[in-house]
Amino acid sequence: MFTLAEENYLKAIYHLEFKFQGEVSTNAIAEKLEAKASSVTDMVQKLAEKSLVSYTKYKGTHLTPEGRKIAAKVVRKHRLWEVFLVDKLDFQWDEVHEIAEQLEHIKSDELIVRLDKFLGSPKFDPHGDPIPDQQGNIKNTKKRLLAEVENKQRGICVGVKESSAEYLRYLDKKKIGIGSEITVVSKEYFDGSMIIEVGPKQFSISKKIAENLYVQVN
Amino acid sequence: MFTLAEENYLKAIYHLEFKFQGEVSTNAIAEKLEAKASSVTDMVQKLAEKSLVSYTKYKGTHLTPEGRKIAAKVVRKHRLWEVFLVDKLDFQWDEVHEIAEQLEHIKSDELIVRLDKFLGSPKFDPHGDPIPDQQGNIKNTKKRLLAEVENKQRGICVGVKESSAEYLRYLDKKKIGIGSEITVVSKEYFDGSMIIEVGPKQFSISKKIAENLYVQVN
DNA sequence: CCTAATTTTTAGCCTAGTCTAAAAATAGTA
DNA sequence: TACTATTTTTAGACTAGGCTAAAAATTAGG
Repeated sequence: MFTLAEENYLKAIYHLEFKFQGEVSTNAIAEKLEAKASSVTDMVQKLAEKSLVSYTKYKGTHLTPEGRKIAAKVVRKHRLWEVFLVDKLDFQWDEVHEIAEQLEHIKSDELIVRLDKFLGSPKFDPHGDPIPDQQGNIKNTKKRLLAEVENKQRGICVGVKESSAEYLRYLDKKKIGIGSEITVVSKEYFDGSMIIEVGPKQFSISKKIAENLYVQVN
Repeated sequence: MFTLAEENYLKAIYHLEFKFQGEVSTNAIAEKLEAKASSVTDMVQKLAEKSLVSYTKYKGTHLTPEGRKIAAKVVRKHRLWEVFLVDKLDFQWDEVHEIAEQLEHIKSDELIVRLDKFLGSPKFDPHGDPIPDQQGNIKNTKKRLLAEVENKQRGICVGVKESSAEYLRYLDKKKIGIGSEITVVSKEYFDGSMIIEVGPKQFSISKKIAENLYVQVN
């Protein structure tokens, strides 16, 4: 098993590798974890000892397959718990991160399996980020703003950009939530508004609404 | 906020005070936590510094009101999570302790409030132990074995003693679960069996069944 | 291509929490 | 009561994980 600190380092490196598509610098990790560079050097050397990262002095760090597997599992847990907090406990989309940061470290494989099932095996968290599967694989089709979706295309709602109470209430009223299928019926280029179809209904939404909703298009 | 170790010490002392009704010895704490007595001395001295316990050398330790409040909160969280694991994730009653040991340390007051509500504000955990309320108060009517309940008395099922899969399946078939109202209709002193009423039905149960079911009688 | 700025590493120190071994206090018993 | 056994505490050491300050390597600019 791994310590809390180890898991947090692996997760940070995982996110940074994804962001920069390559080696991760000591300073980048330090900034992400709000720690000093010297502490990071220390820890990545320990992780390298354990073959969880590969590390060359002054050159940077990246995850080994083993390290990546562990990191992906932590991310999977984080995102599943976020779904739980929002779907089951009615937290709002922007209130759950801190709690999920704690829950992601709970150790029990059986728990993850059952939680996943209980939540209906969601594929995206409330922020629209994809949930890695048991093997750590992640859907790499990217989420995009509804405003960027072309005419006649269909997407699945995977999250919001802004998450004010008013905005969430609006979505609620329109029966738009995580997993909703949204089809763009027509776009008005004059003001950026669009007519969309959600379930059996069609209605118009403003540019502002469309620019704050993330969807997944295949 | 308190560290994991601090919370575990407070919880251990809480349980031991309850068990022995008074001062708690260093060795008792050490045994409970599977630690060495010297480590315990160290920690209770630190807790005493923080006014969470009162401690006199060689005389033992007990919780201050402040320490008791924290301990009760940890116990509340532990037991609420156990209910979650059993009721929502379909774990069995004897599989949940280890996971709840981890979940009890998640820090978020809002989370406890919402979890409690989500679970329907249960008063007992799956082992039949009472769940302290927000103030840390605990129902102090004790659970007892169904076998010990007198004739014509009514109790609420609060847990099991043994929890083999077969036993739990039996209870399930008879529609006996946490919260079920059970009335003792008559007792057969010859073999210890009894006729009980659960919901609309009356039926006979053996001594063995009655000796493995905990109920709460007011 | 050489110096200055930046990044990274090393060295040494600190705290929390644990341990072992030995000393001190308490309890039990002849 | 006095001696022994047990319990508890102290002293000193260790590990994980962090920090500061200084040294070393790398990168950037003239």
